[in-house]
Amino acid sequence: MPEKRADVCQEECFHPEMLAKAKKAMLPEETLHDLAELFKALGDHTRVKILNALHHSELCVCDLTAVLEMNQSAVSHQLRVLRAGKIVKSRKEGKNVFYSLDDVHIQRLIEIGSEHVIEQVHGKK
Amino acid sequence: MPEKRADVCQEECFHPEMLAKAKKAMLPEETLHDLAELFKALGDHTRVKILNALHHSELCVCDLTAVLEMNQSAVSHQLRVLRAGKIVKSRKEGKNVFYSLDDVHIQRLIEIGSEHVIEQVHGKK
DNA sequence: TTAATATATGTTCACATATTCATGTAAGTG
DNA sequence: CACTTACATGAATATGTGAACATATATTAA
Repeated sequence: MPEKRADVCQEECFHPEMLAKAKKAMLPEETLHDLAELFKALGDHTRVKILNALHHSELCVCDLTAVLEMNQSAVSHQLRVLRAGKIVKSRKEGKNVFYSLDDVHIQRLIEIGSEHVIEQVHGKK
Repeated sequence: MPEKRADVCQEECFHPEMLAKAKKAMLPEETLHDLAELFKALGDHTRVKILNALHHSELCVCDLTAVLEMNQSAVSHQLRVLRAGKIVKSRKEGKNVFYSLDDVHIQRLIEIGSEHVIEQVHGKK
């Protein structure tokens, strides 16, 4: 009885040409890693809400706790993640720290992502 | 001795106007939730790699295991997450299942995300 | 039917991570 | 100076999650 329970199909699959092309077009490992980290940092309810709040203007931590209705500690922790991921930038003014979106890419990501989920919900076939 | 260790600043913060504006412009809870789920589904090294591989053409599971150099089980599990998140779609043909990106939004998200991390790495000030 | 191939799924485990509570720090005020 | 305010951070805990392994399903072939 044969036990060739292979994880990967053994012949060269069905599209060796497309496979080779896909392999060639892959972004470098480092870029893919950073990209995954970026999306991971965006992939949290609290952080998405923060970014949505910052969409139109900068806000201080205090403002954000009010918008999110969460305690200041939780907000600060998530802001740290966003800062580390270069997704928001901060500006100190007196006792306050103002946060804003890092650049236009982040804005676009939020916008396109929203479009996508809204279309999904509307049952676009 | 006073113990008013408040989590949230008690006065109406410093930007009641901007705060009100930000609150008003917030996307609905459900959209934010879905958006976080979307980014969470994108926020994994293996899944980003899958999406990158699918960027130019559809591929079957077998092809993907070859590109990713991972076992079939791991790939299938991640494909399930992507399917559930409406990020990829599948098409069955005989014994094979071909996967492709769900729509142009996903393509754009990958592209813009890549631009962002590549700019970061190049030390753009 | 039996066997083989391509893919999906259930389970377990090690590890990551979000929240809460407590405390630390820095800047302003009296 | 002491005190308050705004924010950051460390620790503990509970929950989520990716990978590996085993197994199930579906399609085709013999």
